[in-house]
Amino acid sequence: MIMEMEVMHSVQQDMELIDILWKQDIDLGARREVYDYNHRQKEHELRRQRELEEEKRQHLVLEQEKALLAQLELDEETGEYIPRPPPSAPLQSAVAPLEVTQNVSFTEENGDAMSFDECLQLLAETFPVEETENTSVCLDTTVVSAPMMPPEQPALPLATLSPGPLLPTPSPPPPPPQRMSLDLEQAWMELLSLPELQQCLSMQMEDTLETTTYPLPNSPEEQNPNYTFYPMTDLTDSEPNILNVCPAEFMNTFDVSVPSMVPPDNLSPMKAKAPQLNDKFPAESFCDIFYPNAILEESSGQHGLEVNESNTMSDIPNKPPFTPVDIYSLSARDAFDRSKENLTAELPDSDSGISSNISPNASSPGKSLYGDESFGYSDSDMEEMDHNPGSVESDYSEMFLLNFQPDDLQRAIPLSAQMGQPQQQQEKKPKQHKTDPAEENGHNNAPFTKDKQKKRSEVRLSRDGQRAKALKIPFTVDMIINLPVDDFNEMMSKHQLNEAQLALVRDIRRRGKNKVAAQNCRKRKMENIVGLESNLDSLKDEKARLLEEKSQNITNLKEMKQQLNSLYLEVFSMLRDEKGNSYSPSDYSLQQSTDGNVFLVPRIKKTFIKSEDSVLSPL
DNA sequence: GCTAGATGTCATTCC
DNA sequence: AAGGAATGACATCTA
Repeated sequence: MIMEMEVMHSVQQDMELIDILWKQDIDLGARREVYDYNHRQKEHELRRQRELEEEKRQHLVLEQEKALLAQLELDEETGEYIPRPPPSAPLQSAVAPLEVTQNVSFTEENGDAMSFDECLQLLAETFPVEETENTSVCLDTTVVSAPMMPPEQPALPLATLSPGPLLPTPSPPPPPPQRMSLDLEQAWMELLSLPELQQCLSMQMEDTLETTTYPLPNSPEEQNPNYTFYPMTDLTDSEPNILNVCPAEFMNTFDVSVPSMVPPDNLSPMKAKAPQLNDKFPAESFCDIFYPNAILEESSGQHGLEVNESNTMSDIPNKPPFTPVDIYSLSARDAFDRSKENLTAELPDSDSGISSNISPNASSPGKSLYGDESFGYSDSDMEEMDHNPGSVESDYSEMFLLNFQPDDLQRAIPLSAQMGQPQQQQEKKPKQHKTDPAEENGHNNAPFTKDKQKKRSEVRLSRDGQRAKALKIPFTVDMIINLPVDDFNEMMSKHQLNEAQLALVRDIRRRGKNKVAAQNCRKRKMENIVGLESNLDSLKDEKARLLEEKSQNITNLKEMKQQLNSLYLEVFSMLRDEKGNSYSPSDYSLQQSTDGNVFLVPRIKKTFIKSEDSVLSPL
């Protein structure tokens, strides 16, 4: 009993820690310090501390575990090798033998995966039990399967977040992910698609979100048109949501149930997932949220310590590599938008640059200045706001504002439609695939376009989006910039915009166009430079070739001159006058006329040659 | 703190 | 004439 008391005490501490970290992770999903290396290191240290605590507890319960393990007959029958004797929980005594054996076989490292029929049978047997029995059984299934975990701990989030009767949801023993077959995935999906499960998961998600103090935009009064850029659809009503939610919960359950695949320092389900996921969201790339595949690849390459875990997760059916964080981050973002003024009060735990960025100076003054005084707008005034480029609001709001979709052209019309519900639909798409406008225009091929620079560009693009938001302009920046003139004018004519708004819209369009033009110009300039360099290289080559040719020609010319000279001397030496005497080369020379005749010309009488043709005699 | 490179913006010209 | 492209010049940011 004392031992149990100690365990319970430590578990209580763990509960608090988990709760804190849970909230922290949820918060982190929406904020930049998630990506802070120091922050992650803090989390890592915390996890190590918890790991040490775990080991202590494991020593305490070791003997009891041995006794319980001796009862695992099926385990012995199968003869499957268990690398780490799973420390089981005191609560394990309440577990049905069947469940114990199930989990043992599921947690075996080297054992063969259960067959599909076997799994289905086990699941079929498990579910009636769960429907009829109390919560402890469900928890035990996870507990037994978590040899490296403190028995109660994995169940804590579930127990605290889920109502008792609906708790069966996460309890089915998840098979080891590395060996999970497609059949098992299908079976899981079938199970997860059961109405009871969906209801349970939805409630669980709602509870989870409530614990984060981030309000969901489900209630109509919360759907402020100004902040509908980050749609948070109802978690309980639609199939996609279920798909989003169920895997997340499954991941939680999975983490709890298969600790052999997970480093022991991953305690809380969210704790186990969030750091890894957060690592996949580099601070400069919030848009990467929308590229889960890329994120997965990146993570597998970058986080060596988590490779095993990543691999494990890669086999999870319907893997939602970031679903929990995604949801939380969006909800947090939503709340963030709705509560700029008291944001620091609501998010007091921010421990990195974000806290400075979200200072009242960064958001409130701009908001009050430009949001309430639309007619006081001027571009120079807006510069005040521009000098807060690190503003989180600026960053994120623009990222959603700047997602220009072709559909926007059709939907770009009514103010109410822009400001109200439809914008949720409109802003949904960016989450699925976000494309930089510059990329759409084909500027991603610029030699100087790099990833981080693109993200930096996104940050800067937020200025106009922030301005537009401040002036309550009912168009997205992309629409303002990219719409053809006719459509743009039509769009403008359908809204009664005041002078400041019109000026801002024109400015945004001009700047946007000019920005693209500048990018094109620079790209062209770079291409010109490259082309000129190429030309220069080729010209240098040609010059060298010509010089070589010239030298060759000079050599040939010299050779020919020598030949000609020797020939000349030879011919000259053969000439004789009337007396048979040879001509002196100093007195005569041989010259060739234009008609090809060769004449012997006296050198001193050269001036008379033309006048005294008689002197000349053709050879 | 300085610097180079990237990028945004403005003014101007050209088409 | 208006709109947009092109571009030089300058400002700003970041590594």
